[in-house]
Amino acid sequence: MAFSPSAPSPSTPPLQLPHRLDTIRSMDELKQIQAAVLKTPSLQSPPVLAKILSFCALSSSPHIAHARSLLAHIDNPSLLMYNTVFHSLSRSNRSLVSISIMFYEDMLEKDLRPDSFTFPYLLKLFANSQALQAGEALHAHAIKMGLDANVYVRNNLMSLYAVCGEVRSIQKLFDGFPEKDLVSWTTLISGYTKAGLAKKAVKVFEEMMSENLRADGVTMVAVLSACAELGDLELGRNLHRYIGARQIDMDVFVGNALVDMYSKCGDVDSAYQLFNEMPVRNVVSWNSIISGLVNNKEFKQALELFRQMQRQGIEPDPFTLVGALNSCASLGALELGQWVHAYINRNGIEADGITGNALVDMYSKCGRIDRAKEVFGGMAHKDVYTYTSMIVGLAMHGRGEEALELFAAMSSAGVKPNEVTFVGVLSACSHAGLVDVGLRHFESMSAVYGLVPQIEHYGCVVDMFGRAGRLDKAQDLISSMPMEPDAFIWGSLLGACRNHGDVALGETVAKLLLDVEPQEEGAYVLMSNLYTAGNRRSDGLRMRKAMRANKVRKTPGCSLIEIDGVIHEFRKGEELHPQAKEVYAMVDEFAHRLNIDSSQDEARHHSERLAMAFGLIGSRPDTPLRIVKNLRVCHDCHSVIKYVSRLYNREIVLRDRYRFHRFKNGWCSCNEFW
DNA sequence: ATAGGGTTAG
Repeated sequence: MAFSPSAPSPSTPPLQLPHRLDTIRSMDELKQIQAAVLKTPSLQSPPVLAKILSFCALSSSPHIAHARSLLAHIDNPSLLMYNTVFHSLSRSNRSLVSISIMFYEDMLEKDLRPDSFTFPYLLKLFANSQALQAGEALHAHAIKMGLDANVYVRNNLMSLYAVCGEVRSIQKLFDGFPEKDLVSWTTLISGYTKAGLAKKAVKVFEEMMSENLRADGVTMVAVLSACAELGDLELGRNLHRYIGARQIDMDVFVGNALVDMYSKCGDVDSAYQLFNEMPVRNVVSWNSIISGLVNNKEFKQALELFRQMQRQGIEPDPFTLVGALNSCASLGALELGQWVHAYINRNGIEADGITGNALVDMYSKCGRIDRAKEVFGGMAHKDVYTYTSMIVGLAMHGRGEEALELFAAMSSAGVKPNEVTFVGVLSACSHAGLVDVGLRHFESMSAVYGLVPQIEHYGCVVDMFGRAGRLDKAQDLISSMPMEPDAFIWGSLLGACRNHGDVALGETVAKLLLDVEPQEEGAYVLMSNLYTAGNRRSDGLRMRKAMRANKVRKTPGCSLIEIDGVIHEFRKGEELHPQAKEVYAMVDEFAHRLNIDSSQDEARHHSERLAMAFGLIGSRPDTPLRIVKNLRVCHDCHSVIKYVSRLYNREIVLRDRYRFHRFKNGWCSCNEFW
């Protein structure tokens, strides 16, 4: 739209200038207009001047000196002119703090006193940039002018302090004056939520109720957001009922807040129902339900909604893309993930920031660590999330050395690691068998970075010792931990006992594990395997029996495989898939070719074998099979997959709960180290 | 001419 047919020609009479103002494109053009304005006092109206001044201030290289000289040339600029300029600037998202301070000072020099409009505009402007210091200075001015009691000024001050996380200042302003309106209450509530004090936010709401004030939709959004943070479904339902009872207008904000509340409280069905019943939806509504489904592990449904949204012609924004990419990452849906990436490129969306981070994560979780590295390399702004995703990704792919190199690069780049980064670093060391290096990093966590090791970090180190066969060291570490060992710790040690055939220690640890989680199968299965491997079959069978007798909960094994963009799901022993017959025939063929006695092979219908069989039947022979499993792959299946990779000359990439296995030619990238 | 609201990762 460089040329518009209705654009005025240079001969346009000066009186039509105000209309030209909206189409100013260059400084030259502006100077022309300005010359005309200065000659004609009748054109010097607040909106005209505000447009000219805002153009100067908002242009990519601000012409502040120019703007100020223009103001100097006008006889007696009015307060309204300045206010109009501040109003206009306050609508911009750019940081205009110093520019507006200059205008403000010019204004004071002309002996104009700010009024109850000046302060709100300026405070909003400062809030946009979280300019706390400037805001405090203005607060002092407002007090001096006796305007701090004005409810608009005060609410804007509260809002600025809310954005800056200064909860105490908000409360002080709130308490300091008798005149409070609904906006004051709402600002206080959302201030507490923003500061992470959701409980307090709800308390304020209750206090407001007890003063018999009626909330409106905005207040409800604020308190719903606090409720979502708390995950308090009971409270959320009450708030929902309150909205109905008080006939508060269910606009799209309230609807979105309810959808978000229900999904964050774990009631994704209600969230979905509400979403469907919303009369008006916008992109945030879609984002809320998609991210809600993702957080409730309904990834397929999340992707279905993403597709539905496309069909309805709603344009996704970065929030949407992150939600879709997260689903792809969890499901291992590489093809769809690539489609999202192509969409990002096609639409000129930057693969940076949170979108870039989500892409890195998607590619590495879908087994394409090479692509993850490409995206990572192309990112201009790498933050702690970016590095952490990449480090965790490399660790999952067994590329421990590379993960550690990247960790060093991260330090050189001046990006500070956090607790999650160290989970990545330590698991990299663990998977790569780098015990000493891992221990050094573990110690540096607190000594160098001032981070307190959490139980996950101890878990990584226990795992590290366990894999290396240093069961004594693992035990020492557990007894030195400042917290109670949890199921992960004992499970990890028991797994190590199993791998190293330490029956005696295993028995002790299994008891401890059962103390922590009596209803889970982990301890029974590991002990049964340990007994069986140690030629104590009868003890092994005893464990199996005990497991049945105690009604132990089993997490059903589930594997996913994507073929031509469709995710197929297989559960252990299940025959629901339309091609189940062929799949089971294929699985039996593996066993037959491997000379395994099917009746002895407990793992023969494990989900990863079903998914692999289906992949062999249904995909092109030159493509790798990519399987995602929800549990750790068992030893038997690991051997079978190695064998199949050679027999069928197929690359098979399996992501299990803990890491990637890349099978090729009868070998696995994990080198039996998992 | 003025204030308060919903969605984002490892």
